[in-house]
Amino acid sequence: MATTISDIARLAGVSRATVSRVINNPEQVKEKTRNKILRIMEEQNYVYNALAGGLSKNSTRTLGLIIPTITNPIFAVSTKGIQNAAAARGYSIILGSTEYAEGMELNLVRLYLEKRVDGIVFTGNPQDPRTAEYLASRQIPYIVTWEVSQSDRVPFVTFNNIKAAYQVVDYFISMGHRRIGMISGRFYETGRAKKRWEGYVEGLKNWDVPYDENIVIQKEYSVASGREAMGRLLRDPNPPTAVFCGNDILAYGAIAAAKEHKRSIGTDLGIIGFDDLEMSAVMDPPLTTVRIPGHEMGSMGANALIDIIEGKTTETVQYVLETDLILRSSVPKLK
Amino acid sequence: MATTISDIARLAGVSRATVSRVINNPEQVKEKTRNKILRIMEEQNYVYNALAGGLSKNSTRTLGLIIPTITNPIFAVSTKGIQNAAAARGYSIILGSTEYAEGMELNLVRLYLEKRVDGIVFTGNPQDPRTAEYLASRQIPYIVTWEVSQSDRVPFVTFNNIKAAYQVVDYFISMGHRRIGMISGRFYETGRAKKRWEGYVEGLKNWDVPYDENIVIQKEYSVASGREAMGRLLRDPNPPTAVFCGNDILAYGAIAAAKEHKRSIGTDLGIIGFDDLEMSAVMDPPLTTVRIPGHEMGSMGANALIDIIEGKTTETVQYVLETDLILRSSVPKLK
DNA sequence: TTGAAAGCGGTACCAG
DNA sequence: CTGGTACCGCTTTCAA
Repeated sequence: MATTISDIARLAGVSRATVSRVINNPEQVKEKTRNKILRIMEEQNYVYNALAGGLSKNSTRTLGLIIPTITNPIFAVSTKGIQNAAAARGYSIILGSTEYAEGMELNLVRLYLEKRVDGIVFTGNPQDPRTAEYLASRQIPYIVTWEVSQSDRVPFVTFNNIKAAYQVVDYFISMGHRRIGMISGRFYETGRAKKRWEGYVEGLKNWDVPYDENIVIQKEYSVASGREAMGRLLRDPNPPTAVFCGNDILAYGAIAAAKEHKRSIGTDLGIIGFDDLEMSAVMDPPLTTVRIPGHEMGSMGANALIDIIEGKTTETVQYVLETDLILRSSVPKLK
Repeated sequence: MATTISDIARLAGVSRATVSRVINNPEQVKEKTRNKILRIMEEQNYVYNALAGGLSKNSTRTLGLIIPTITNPIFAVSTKGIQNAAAARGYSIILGSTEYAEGMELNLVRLYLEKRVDGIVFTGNPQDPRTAEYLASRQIPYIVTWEVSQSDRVPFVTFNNIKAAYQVVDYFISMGHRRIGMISGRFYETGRAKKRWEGYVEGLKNWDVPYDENIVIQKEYSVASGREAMGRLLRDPNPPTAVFCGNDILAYGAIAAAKEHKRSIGTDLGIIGFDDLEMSAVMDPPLTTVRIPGHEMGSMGANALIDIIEGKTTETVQYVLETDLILRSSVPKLK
């Protein structure tokens, strides 16, 4: 059986309270006693029981994460941001992925509440209306990343999805493109997919370019989808000269498809992605894409959440971080 | 305050034991009583307290993960495998990354023991000797993935790193290459980096190709490292015609560098990677690489570990999964 | 089928 | 600076 503070106390000839003190407030214990206890803990291979501690302290120093999927590197990056920030403040994280599946979100929230996480970091707004309701009825701090939260009582740290997409269109136009397609994520899967589309639409409108639904395709975020969608666009009677992809993964597939169709990206076809994954710089041609502050969003989100948990702040943070259009070589200048 | 089983019990006019039973063994409770309790739990927004439960049951249904870094997609994939398998059996996971930093591993293990995870999944063997010692003194099941464990008491699920690397060299040779370089991960960071190098050395030896340390470079696993290393190889007075990269990330960098040096991969220079990340198929040229069973390793590892935890087996699993050399277009045939 | 009560391993308040 | 002792919320015999 594992040794407990009672064992240590007995062995040291002190009370459990004293042992507990050397764990939590060592300076409150006389040095001699403390050292003796420390030594015995060492000898006995004592390991603190965080379950018991958490039960009495009513705190677990654990954050629950909800992300779509860990295999998209952009979420890996923001997860890392969260993890780094959390670790620096003595928190650990439980990882949960929805895989864009309905119902998973609520399951994860339930699980986290049972495990008594101190707070939850959402990627995007809760999708399921029952989640919001559930969250509201139980007291548990949470923060939304990647999107503006739906309620102004809910803190968020995001970037401007609409504006970023708008800038993409703007750039295409400045390069002489007028026939601009879009391969988008599914609107019902993430709110931000829709936002990016809105930015795209706004951009077109601003330059009086007619919107054509035939060259806007909604697909799940995957290389295969990007490939398929691009194939379809290229077979259009009036194919686009430029394509905005809702994320870099889609763009990778689009690039592959374009090559299969013997199109020369950066020469007679323009492609822009979103996320700026590490690999995008080594694509051929190097992919022009929107760099988003994935890591910062994660770390700032985690820090803000922990501030709330620890009562270090009462204000509802609303951070909007900057994005950058990283110009590389995947967009040709049309005459 | 959150409602507890005591509240529910009082409201339902039963004892806490009965409430506990409807949670854990519903069939033991008379239907009428059960339904009443269920209804009240619903009304009161009751949420089970897993801390308290875990404390008495001495089980948390949680697995601790130790991976190098979540931003390498191959670890994301195996993490997903672990997560899927774990979730299917009612377990959740705590994620910990070492970022290849010394000391982190032991910290994570300590943390996991405090949190009373039911088991730990290691990526590779524990690097720190103190970790092994620590693990030995406390009772906690764990499993090693990605490598053969060092003790035959420790279960593992892996693939043959040596053989996979050997096959890479074999293929290079079959394509007419005799001057084969390697960009490897650091031996002191992971045991498998060394194993792959061993396979490489064996392969050379088998074909009587002299080993030349000038064209073997150890670097951290990153795109930048791959780029830099390839640059160095290409500047060698007698540069290699083929380069084996310890993983796909390094290969991406190597590809980029080769292009900067105006070399034509797949025509006058061969590159092979390791991992077969999703992006590798859309590289230009599509990257020939070793496909490893990342997802399966994760899921099989998790399942085997849970079997141990639940006492469903007493044997120490030792799985060695298959790898495949995926032939694409990054290796030219030399005359 | 149900209840009483002794844990599980800590924390924290009140005394001294 | 230290001890005594009620909790924290749930599980699990043992009896009834």
